[in-house]
Amino acid sequence: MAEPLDPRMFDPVCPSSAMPIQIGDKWTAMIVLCLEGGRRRFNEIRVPLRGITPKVLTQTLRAMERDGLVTRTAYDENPPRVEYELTELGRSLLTLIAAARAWSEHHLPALLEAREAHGPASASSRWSRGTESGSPQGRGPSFR
Amino acid sequence: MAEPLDPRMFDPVCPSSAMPIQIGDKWTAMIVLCLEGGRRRFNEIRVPLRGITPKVLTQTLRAMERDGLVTRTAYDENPPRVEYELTELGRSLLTLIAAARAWSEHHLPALLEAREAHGPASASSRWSRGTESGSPQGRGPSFR
DNA sequence: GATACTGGTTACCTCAAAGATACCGGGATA
DNA sequence: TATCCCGGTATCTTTGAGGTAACCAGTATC
Repeated sequence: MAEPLDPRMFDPVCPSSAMPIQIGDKWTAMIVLCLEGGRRRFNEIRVPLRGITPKVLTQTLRAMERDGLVTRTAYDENPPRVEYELTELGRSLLTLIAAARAWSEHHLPALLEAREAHGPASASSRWSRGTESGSPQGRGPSFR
Repeated sequence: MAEPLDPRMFDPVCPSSAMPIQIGDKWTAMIVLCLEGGRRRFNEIRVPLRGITPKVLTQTLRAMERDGLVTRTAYDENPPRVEYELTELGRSLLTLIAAARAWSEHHLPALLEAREAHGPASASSRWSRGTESGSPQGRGPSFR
């Protein structure tokens, strides 16, 4: 819990960019993984989620709080300090995420291979990035 | 395989409308479930997926075919006949879908309860429908 | 001749999620 | 006085999945 989050925790070049599995909205699963090791502060979570804007992080966390997946604790200090922590319910998503990762590990290569074999030119729709730029947009990095 | 698909296979009022899990795009998981029992024809699949337009079904099936999840077999008959069947890879998604359903069964009530308790008025964003109409739009029916 | 059937295709539109950018309050620190 | 820090807000723009509606080929049937 004390250790800082690895900025490379989610690899933007990771093949699971193409993974056909999504938990919650775009960032939810990654946030759950960020909080797996214990409570984290707002800007702490932003680090591995490179590119997430504060607006989007706020609204995702608010939705997760509303759904009982995380708790938000604001300390009346200065500068302000807010900590987010997984609830039991949020923690229950970890097994599901693990299942998704397991599927990915076993079957994603086959999917990617099929995609490449089927239409090398037209394969640039849907889950893969349209352009060949490595910019962290598109569907964004998924959990690996 | 011979039995027709149940039009009520996917309940539009099903609580998993709010389920935070998605496999592929909006319809992929439901199509996988439609094909679980064997090969099916285009218009056969449309029945339980009430409201899906041929355009969207076509593009979803094409994407699934490209990714090696289904095979498409067109018979040179008249009127035309086309059959879709799960591949081994597509079939491998069934365990993942089962995991998602299991999570739903165990934890979705708690999520819904938290959502209702937290902001009865503001609960109309994200995974729930914006309007209160029962129209089959929004995130659409998920698998139950 | 008109209609139906199957499995689509095409053009157009809508709407919500997400991103870009800028700004804020208020105490601590220089 | 000025700047930094933290945890956000406010506003605008983009984007792309998905929906609506119309049309198609080719045969068969009414």
